[in-house]
Amino acid sequence: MSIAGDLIRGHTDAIILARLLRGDSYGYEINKTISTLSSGRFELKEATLYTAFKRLEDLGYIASYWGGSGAGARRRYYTITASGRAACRRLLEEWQETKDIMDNLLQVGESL
Amino acid sequence: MSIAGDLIRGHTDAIILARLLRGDSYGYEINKTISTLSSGRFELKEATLYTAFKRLEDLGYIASYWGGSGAGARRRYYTITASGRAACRRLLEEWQETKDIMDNLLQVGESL
DNA sequence: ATGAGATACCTTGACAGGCGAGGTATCTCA
DNA sequence: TGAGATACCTCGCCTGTCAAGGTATCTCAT
Repeated sequence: MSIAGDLIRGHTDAIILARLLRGDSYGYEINKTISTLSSGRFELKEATLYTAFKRLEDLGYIASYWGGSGAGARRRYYTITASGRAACRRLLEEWQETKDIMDNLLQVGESL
Repeated sequence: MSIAGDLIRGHTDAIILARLLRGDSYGYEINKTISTLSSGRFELKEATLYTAFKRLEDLGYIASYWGGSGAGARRRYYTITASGRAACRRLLEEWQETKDIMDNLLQVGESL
């Protein structure tokens, strides 16, 4: 069973920013990386991905430039900006917090 | 800063079911419990909560009955059903998986 | 050279869940 | 008698996901 949709919602920005923190990249590659790192269990749909890029660029968290194509069509590369780094930091903290809280809320004791 | 919106999305059902697994309860109380267990950092809005009850009841995961009011207006109590338990089990497993995957995807190494 | 398949990007419109805002009713206690 | 807690519910907006569809480039086998 693959994880999708609403479970990924609210995390896409964090995932993309965290990926870009390791170096510039482009849509197709980021998608592949996410798929690989999650053993195919997480998958960002293309429409979702490009919507997210647009949103993050509008927010000033990332910037883009056309880069050389390797094997295939031309690529639009994305870089994380200073405020993007700050946002990423916040989102990572938020994720840690969310994990803690969720683990608390999902305690079911002996009842399962 | 409180956690909200899209971060909670996709988790509301799991939270509610996990709560009901510990015993029948009603909207107002569940909301208070969530608030308490999360030290006020998670908050399900009433509209969200009642929408979720409706959805879960339509799915057959919970059932409801009117119960005696303690101090205040009458209460609608909810019980988790057998298929609700099964669903809850799935959602809990999914949450464990999501945590693992997210921790992988959010690795940023030395770059932060 | 031609067509399949991978690489690569983008947009539109439908859909679903969260939630602001607003409404109703009961009970307690000053 | 009225404020505040308890308790439930609905309508309509907003936002993010995604199915579907489109375009273009490059490689490699036939």
